[in-house]
Amino acid sequence: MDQTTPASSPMANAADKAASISDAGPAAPTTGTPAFSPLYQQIKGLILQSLQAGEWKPGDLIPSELELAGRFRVSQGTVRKAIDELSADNLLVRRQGKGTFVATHSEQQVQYRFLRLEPDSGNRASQGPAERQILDCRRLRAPAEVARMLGLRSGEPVFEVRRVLSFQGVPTILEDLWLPGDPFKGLSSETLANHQGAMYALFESQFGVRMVRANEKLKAVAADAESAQTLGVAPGFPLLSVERVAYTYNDTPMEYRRGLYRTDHHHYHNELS
Amino acid sequence: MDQTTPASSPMANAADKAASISDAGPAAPTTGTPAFSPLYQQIKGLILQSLQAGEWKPGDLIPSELELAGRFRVSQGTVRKAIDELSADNLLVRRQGKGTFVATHSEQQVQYRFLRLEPDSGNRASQGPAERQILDCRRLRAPAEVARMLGLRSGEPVFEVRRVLSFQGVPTILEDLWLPGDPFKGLSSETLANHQGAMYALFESQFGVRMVRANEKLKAVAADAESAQTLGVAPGFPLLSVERVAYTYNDTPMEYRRGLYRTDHHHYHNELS
DNA sequence: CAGTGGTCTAGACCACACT
DNA sequence: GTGTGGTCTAGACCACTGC
Repeated sequence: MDQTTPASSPMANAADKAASISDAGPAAPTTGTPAFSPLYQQIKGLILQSLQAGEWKPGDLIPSELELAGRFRVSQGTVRKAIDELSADNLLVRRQGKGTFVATHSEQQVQYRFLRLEPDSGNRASQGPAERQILDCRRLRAPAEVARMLGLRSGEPVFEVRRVLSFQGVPTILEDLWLPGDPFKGLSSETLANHQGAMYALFESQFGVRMVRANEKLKAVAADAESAQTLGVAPGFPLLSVERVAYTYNDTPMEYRRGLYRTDHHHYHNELS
Repeated sequence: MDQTTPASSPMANAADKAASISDAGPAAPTTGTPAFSPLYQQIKGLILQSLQAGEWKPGDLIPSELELAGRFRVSQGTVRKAIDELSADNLLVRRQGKGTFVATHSEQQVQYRFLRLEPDSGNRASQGPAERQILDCRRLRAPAEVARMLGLRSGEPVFEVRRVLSFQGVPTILEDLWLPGDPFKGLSSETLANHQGAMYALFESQFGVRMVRANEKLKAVAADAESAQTLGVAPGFPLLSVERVAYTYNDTPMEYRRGLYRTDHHHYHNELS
């Protein structure tokens, strides 16, 4: 970043840098919308790139604000604002006195960040940990709908996993999920079965895939014969259907999931604001 | 706020003010946890008080940051951080060049902020506006569960409303809702029926009650005979049960609502992060 | 043009964690 | 004590809105 004159005022300096990142020409914005982007947004983008590139892995301590400020040639306040937003997006976690860390699904604290099913009485702690059972895991060519949801071409290899989650011995969730074959090369029933804790923690540690956000579509459906048997309910029993697409950095879809939840002793919790 | 010496350094000054707001005594914190609260949090609290007191009503322009900074004797940056958080909580809306406004449910933009049901194909705009039908509105003594949810004593007066929402002529949502009698004095079927737009907009304009956040519990249930007839489905048809408690400023519960959603052509949308 | 929110900087001090 | 993030201030300039 060329700095000709050390700048008379702070902002003139900052404007130079912003221009040097977004624009190429010396001046004269020809576009109707000059696409002005604040410096801190550009810094945010640079940090995001490092996260995507795996320069800092989940759980890692990233450089201090002052160090990043030096690296990017901006003030600490600007780095702070960038980290503020990344922290609000759950990509980074700040800990006063210690530093800023890359968020991870492995912390006990956020083990079930994406599982919104809760017992009607008591809390998650009181019902004990979920019991996981892998029913199936196979590699196959993506059916049309799965391919569409994962942004793949029909027929590209994917992994298909079927599993059951039970609480206090009661089978409660039956899920099918599909993962793109390339990033998850080597996935097997054994890998899944041998792992304790949330599945997304395994994806992080074994495949370097961090799920960042997800969209869900919920419907009420009647249990078919097979699902009913697996979940221990009568056919036709009302089940909560949860269809999820989960994304990693960059809004790349990395998982398509279809779940059937028993809601006779649990409910799906949601907070609106 | 007493300021003896104009302060040698900025922060010493700020610390004085913080102490003058939270503490009463001159010094010597006796409690084990001094309950340190940042200045901007205190400012946030003061702004919140003005909102609760109705000093600024939904849609109103509030004083500029500079003016508030002067009023509270803090810097603009501190007011800014307070407003940042209130804005993130959807209590205020900033508009560059114009000012900061009290958020409202009346804007077309956020008409359906709390309604998460979406058509399976197309979007909300394509299906046209919801058709609202009030089936019943009566004043009665709160049943035990309703009282519990609203933080009232059993038997205190509440309003009970039953309504149906239809999309493109298809009855899709059947809802019962309960409102505390005192704040909603004068509510009637006519009031509700004559109003166009979201119900929460009516609550704002007619009763000065602004809903700020809500918790929902979702379950899949089978339609009983009455619900089935109203919604035009067969008894036993799977419906999405949505139980909601909505809160105004101050986390005071102001509405308890139970809805049954048809999800054969719609789904409940949720974003996880 | 003035007024508003939005961005950026520089520097000070506080609260917290480790050593 | 040192280093980290957290808070606060003061001042400058940018981008947008409306007179």
